[in-house]
This record gives sequence, structure tokens and C-alpha cells, in this order.
Amino acid sequence: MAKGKSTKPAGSDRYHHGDLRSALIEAATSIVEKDGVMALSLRGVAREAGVSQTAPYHHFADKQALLAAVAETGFRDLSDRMLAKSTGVADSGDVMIALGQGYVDFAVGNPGRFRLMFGPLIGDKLSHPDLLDGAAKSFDMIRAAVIARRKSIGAVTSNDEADTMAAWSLVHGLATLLIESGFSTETMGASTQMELVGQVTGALVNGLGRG
Amino acid sequence: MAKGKSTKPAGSDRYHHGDLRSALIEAATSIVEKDGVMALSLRGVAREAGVSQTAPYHHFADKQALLAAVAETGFRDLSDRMLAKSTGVADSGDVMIALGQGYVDFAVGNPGRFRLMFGPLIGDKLSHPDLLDGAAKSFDMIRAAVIARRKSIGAVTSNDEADTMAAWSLVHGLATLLIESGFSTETMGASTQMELVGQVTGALVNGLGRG
DNA sequence: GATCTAACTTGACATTGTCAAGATGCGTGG
DNA sequence: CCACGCATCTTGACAATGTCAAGTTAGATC
Repeated sequence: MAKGKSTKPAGSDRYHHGDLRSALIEAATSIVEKDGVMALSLRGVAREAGVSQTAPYHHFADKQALLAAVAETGFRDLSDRMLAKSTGVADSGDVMIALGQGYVDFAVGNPGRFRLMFGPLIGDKLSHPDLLDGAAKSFDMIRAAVIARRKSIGAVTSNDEADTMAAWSLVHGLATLLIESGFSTETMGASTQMELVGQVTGALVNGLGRG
Repeated sequence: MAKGKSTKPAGSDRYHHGDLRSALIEAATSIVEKDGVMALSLRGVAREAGVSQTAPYHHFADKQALLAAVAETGFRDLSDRMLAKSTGVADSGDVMIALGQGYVDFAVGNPGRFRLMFGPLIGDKLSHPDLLDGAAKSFDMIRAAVIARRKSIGAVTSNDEADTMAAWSLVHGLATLLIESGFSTETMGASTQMELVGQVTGALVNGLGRG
């Protein structure tokens, strides 16, 4: 519409946007975090980015592809958070807690993207390989921590895979519980979120009821 | 449209359906399980039930309300399954495994409803109290099992709440992992699903790497 | 049997995902 | 320096969806 002036950051009102792809991902992320996953429409994203309704199709095959790209940045941020929390931690048990802390932190801080990443909005995740790669990265961090832990305590039974599943399940489930249920950290019997993650993770590391 | 004959079960082609509400829930369940959560449209459900597009509005306030009703039956079936698996089991640890087995069974057997129950399609779960009641029922079963388990082994530390969270998180996360990821039971290092649940639950009950 | 009202229908509207066809302008070769 | 090709963006359209407003039908009640 208007050609000359704009209220948006320089460069966003040109006919050739410059970096529409990133702008669309950013806009979608913003919407998904502000109004929820269900409020995300392709046209809404285009509107927010200040382009026409069909402009996104020059950068994404369809809505699903945009969502996949948003989810992908989510997985990147997720593993970044986990890495940040765990670097420099020495004890293998503490590393596991730190990873859980990072995971839960991300979920609570970015519930919209978390739901997008693991929810059913992206129908066929298998057809977006970049998505799986991102998810695998976080998963591998947990696997490595579990293996290190098992080695350090001289694990006697079961196997790496099952323990990895257990650790990921625990952390993912806890994150889900925190953002989906009405439960708050306090009703779960902890005074801070960090404490809660420590308690729950501790239950797995040491065994139920063994602290 | 047609007035007299019908290919549908008796009673479904009358002007007054008789039990449209149940029929709609059933139709929606069928669609959600066959074509996925995203393929579920109110009009599609009405079509499947053989009524006009706006007929559902006489039984549900809006699409969300129908989805909530479907999810509610899901929660009922979920706790039924958990109950069935755990009744008659004596050992407190085995009860926990049985509950996990029931939970995972339901998720794997009804992934569509599972995603509906815990996914973001139902935006405001808090405003559908029946939903929360249903969820609470399953949750309470887990809580009771955890408390019994803690009592039976003479738990020394942490608290009931955190351990309950841990147990629910573990089981829910595992179910999610099984239906969302490409991972199969085998790649997770178990030969049967029952074995996998046993191993993963065992990791929590006894502690990581302790069997 | 007349009437009240819940259960249903038809019609319409705004919004959405997506396709087809046209406009625009950046970068490159002459 | 400039014309031209192609990626980028736009306008216009279509079918489908959620939902509202207004009418129709028929089971229940007096």
C-alpha cells in the first residue's frame, strides 16, 4: 500500500523485503507466543510482517513449512538453553539436573513454541528432517549425560537406551505438566522451579523415595 | 434431505435424531483417530453424523466444547485402562508398572484422542471443568500408587508431591515419545512395549542404572 | 387435539489456506 | 550504462471452515 514512510524498522517496506524469510519466522514466533498456537494464521503472520497474504509462499511451501521452521528455531534455542545450564557442571548427577532445568526453563519461557514443537499442529514431522535433527540434538545431550552418569556410578543393570528414555520422558513430562496443567510449582511441593526440577530429577537419579 | 430411507443405523435419519450428542462425540472420535487431530472440522463431524452443519450448536456451545467432550471420554477410557491393568496386582512397584502400562497402552492405541487431550487444540482447558476432573482421576491413581510405594519401602527423603510428579511425568513423557517420535519400542532397547515400560518405570522406582 | 419449545435446517458472512496471473525491481552481461 | 531475466512480491479468486440469524419440524404437555 503506502510506499514511502513506515513505522517498521528500516527496510521492511520495500517491495523486495530483504529478508522476509527471517521476518516471517520472527512474526510467527511472536504471534504463537502472544496469542497461542491456535491463533496462528498464515495471513496473520503476513500481516504482521507487513506483506501480502501470499508473499510467504515464496519462502515456504505452505503453512506447515513455516511452522516447521519456527519449531526448528525452538529446538535450537532448547538445546542452547540446556547447554548453557550444564556447561561447567562437574558432577554427573548435577549435569542431569542442569539439563532438566534448561529443558523446563525453555518450556515455561516459551510455551507457545514448545507446544508447536511437540504438538500436533505440524502434522507430518517426519517430512521435515531439519526438525528431527534439532530434536535429536537435545536428545543426544540427555543420552550423553545418562551414559556418563551410569558410568560414574557403576551401573549394574538395564541398558543405556531405557535409562535415556526414562530421563527424557521425565523431563519432557514435567515440562508438559508445568505448562498444561493448572498446577504451579508451589502446589507441586517446591518453593522454586529449580527446586522442583531438582526433586523430580533426583527421584529418578536416586530412586523413588530415596531422595 | 432424504426423508425416508437411510444407510445409517436406525434412528439416525429422523428429523429429531434421538441422541445426536453422543453420535457427534462418536463421529468426532472416529475422525480424530482415523485422520488426525488437524483434520477434524465441525462440519465434517456433522456430515459424518448425517446432520446439517449447524446442528451441533444445539448440543455444544462451539467446536471447542465438542472437542472437550471427546477429550473427556478419553480421560475416562484412560483411567479405565489404568484401573484394569492394575487391579489385582499386589506389589507396590508392580502396581506402578501396571499403571504405566495402562497409560502407554491408551496413548498408543488412541493417539488421536491422546493428542487432543493433552495438545493445544483445546485452547482453554481450564474453562472445561469436566476435563480437569477426568485428568485428575488418572493423576490420583498415580498419586495413590506412589504414596503406597513410598510407604512400603520406607521412604526417607523428598516428598509425596515431587515423587508423584516424577511418576506422572515419566509415564506421560514416555507415552508422548512413543507416539510422536519415530522411535519404536525396539530402537528403545526393548523387545516388547510391556518390557519397555517395565524398564523405564523400573529406572524410576529403583534409580537410574540400578535396575 | 392445539400449542409450546427443543431439535433441526437453510442461508449468509467473515476468515482462512492456497492457486493463478500479473507487477516490480535487483543483478548481471553486453 | 542499460536492457533484460528471474526472484520477489501483489491482486484476485475459490473452496472450506466456524458461527450467527431466522425459519421449520415434531415430540411432549395440557
